[in-house]
This record gives sequence, structure tokens and C-alpha cells, in this order.
Amino acid sequence: MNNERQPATPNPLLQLENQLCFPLYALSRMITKAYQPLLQELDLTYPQYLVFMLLWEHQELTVKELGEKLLLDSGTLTPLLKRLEQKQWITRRRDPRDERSVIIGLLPAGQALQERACRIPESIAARLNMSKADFETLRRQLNTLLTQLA
Amino acid sequence: MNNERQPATPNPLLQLENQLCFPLYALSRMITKAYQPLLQELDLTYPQYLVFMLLWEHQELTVKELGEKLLLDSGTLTPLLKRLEQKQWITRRRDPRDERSVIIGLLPAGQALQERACRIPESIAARLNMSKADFETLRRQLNTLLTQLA
DNA sequence: TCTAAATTAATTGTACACAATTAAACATTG
DNA sequence: CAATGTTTAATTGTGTACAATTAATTTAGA
Repeated sequence: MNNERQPATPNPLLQLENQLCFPLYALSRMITKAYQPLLQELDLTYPQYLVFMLLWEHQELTVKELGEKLLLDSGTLTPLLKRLEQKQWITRRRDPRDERSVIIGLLPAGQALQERACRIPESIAARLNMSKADFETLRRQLNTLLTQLA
Repeated sequence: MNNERQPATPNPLLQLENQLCFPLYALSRMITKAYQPLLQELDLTYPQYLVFMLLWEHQELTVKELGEKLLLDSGTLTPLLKRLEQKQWITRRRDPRDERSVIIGLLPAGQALQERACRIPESIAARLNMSKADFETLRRQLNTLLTQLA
């Protein structure tokens, strides 16, 4: 395109490359996209993979707990979990001691996915051309910002 | 929940807190959420705001150029841009020199949004408890990773 | 030139993401 | 114990995201 005409007031604060938000937003999507071919082999989406990472560690979690850990609400989780239930990878049942809560549990097929997922983290790490130290520093910095906003 | 039962093979590589992807994914959403109340006053969503940041700078861009800069495809941009067109904030027209291309232009009402958006970046920066140096370092690191993956 | 290949948007279908509302179950308090 | 308020999921509606396909146009090659 012709970019001859310049804006009346070029405001560097309103330029994409000077923001933190944009590279964060774009990088998040690019990383998700990098997982996609690996997750496709397991018939998983990226948010579904995150749910399983938690279930593989804890076996059982309520929707509320999943939401707290993933910072997602029931409007996102409920349909996602129903899809996983339909595939017979997880169970959804009300907590008999508190009928408001829904407990999500792992079925054997869901548990079995873990073995196949084992290589994914290293495979992604290899793609990121970073030293282990840089990786750790960045991870901690992002987590600090995250707790600051959440 | 009862987390008494432990997994057969607790794999630290498959734990959320050891990933880079998760804080990136969550932080990206949290930052978008931090923009939301500010953008709501302008009747804008976050991706729409990104489109306007580019249009305020360049006046006119094709859908292809917007997609390259934002790393978004036409399946995302076309409906988003049609909504902005309906609000009379932008124009969409075919390039007469290449009828395949669609040129997006700013209408006065869309241009006028810029003045109201001016305070948003500082307002967000104030929320992030970071030094200017840390901000810059992080921004550059994210951009490096971004170009590495894109 | 005429056709095959490439480019560009749009469309279609699936899956998040989240605000707002609803409804059921539980807790609290007078 | 009854009324009120709180917690928890589910539902509804809007708006991204993106893979895959389609259609129109342009470009390049024989």
C-alpha cells in the first residue's frame, strides 16, 4: 500500500512496536500454533491440553479449581469439558457433599494420553532458541506480572 | 478437593508452572482484560484497538498488510473489519489496480477515536509495576521470540 | 496468447473467551 | 426455622481465532 500520507499526530505511545501487549498477544497465539501439530496427533486443542496437565497431576479437580488455576471461567470450561466427556476421556459428576460443585475426573483413555504427551514440552523448548537460564528468567518474569494482574 | 491420590508418574515437564506457554497464554488474556474497561468507553474490543493503532499510523492498509502486521488471517479480520465498517469508522473497498485486494481506510469517526485512546497506554503501564528498563527488556525479549516463531 | 499456477479475500465450521444472566444449592442471620 | 445473601455451574450472546475450502483475479510460462 501507499503509506505516503502521514497521520496528523504520530503518537509513538500508540504504535504497535512500542507496546508490551501486542508481542504478548501475538506470541501467545504463535506458541499455541506451534503446539498445534503436536497436539493434533492426540486430538487435543491447546486449552484442553492445559486441562489435562492439571488432571494428570491431580486426578480430580472441580470446575472451580480448574478455573482458578487456568484463569478461565465456566463459560469457557463447561463446553470444553463436555467435549472431553463425550470422548470418554474425563468424567463430570456433582460432589455429593456439595451439589453445587462439579468434579472432573480422569478416565483411563484420558490418563493414557499422558504418555503420548510426554515429548511435547521438550519438542517445543527445542523450537525456542533459548538458553535454559533465559527460559527461567522469562518464565519467572511473566509469572510475576501474572500474579500482579490476576 | 482431595488431592490425596498422586499420579503414577508425576512429570515435572508436564506441570503448568514449569511451562513458558501457560504464563504467556494467561498473561495475554489478563492484559486484554485490563484494557477492557478502558476500551469499553470507546466501544472497542482489544483486537479492534490493535487494528486502529495501525490505521492511525498508516491511514490506509490492505487486509493482507493488516494480517501480516497483526499475524491474523482473513478469517479473523474480515468479520472484525465488517463490524467496524458498519459503525462507520472505516471503509472497505477493492483496490482498482488489483481487485483481489481490499483497502481499509479511516473515516472521520475512526480517526477521532485516536484522541480518546491516547491515555490508554500510560494507564496500562501504570498498572504494571515495572521499571521502564524492565519493560523494554521484556518487550525486546518477547519480540525476539516472536520473530523466531513467525 | 492461452493456460496453469499463485495470490488474495471471503466463507464455513469448530472451538475458545468472556460478560451477563439464571438457577440451584448452601450458608447465615435474625 | 424462615428469609436473605452467597457460591457455583450452566446458559446465552457476542466476538475473536484459525483450519480448510472456495472464488475471483493476477501472474507466469509454454
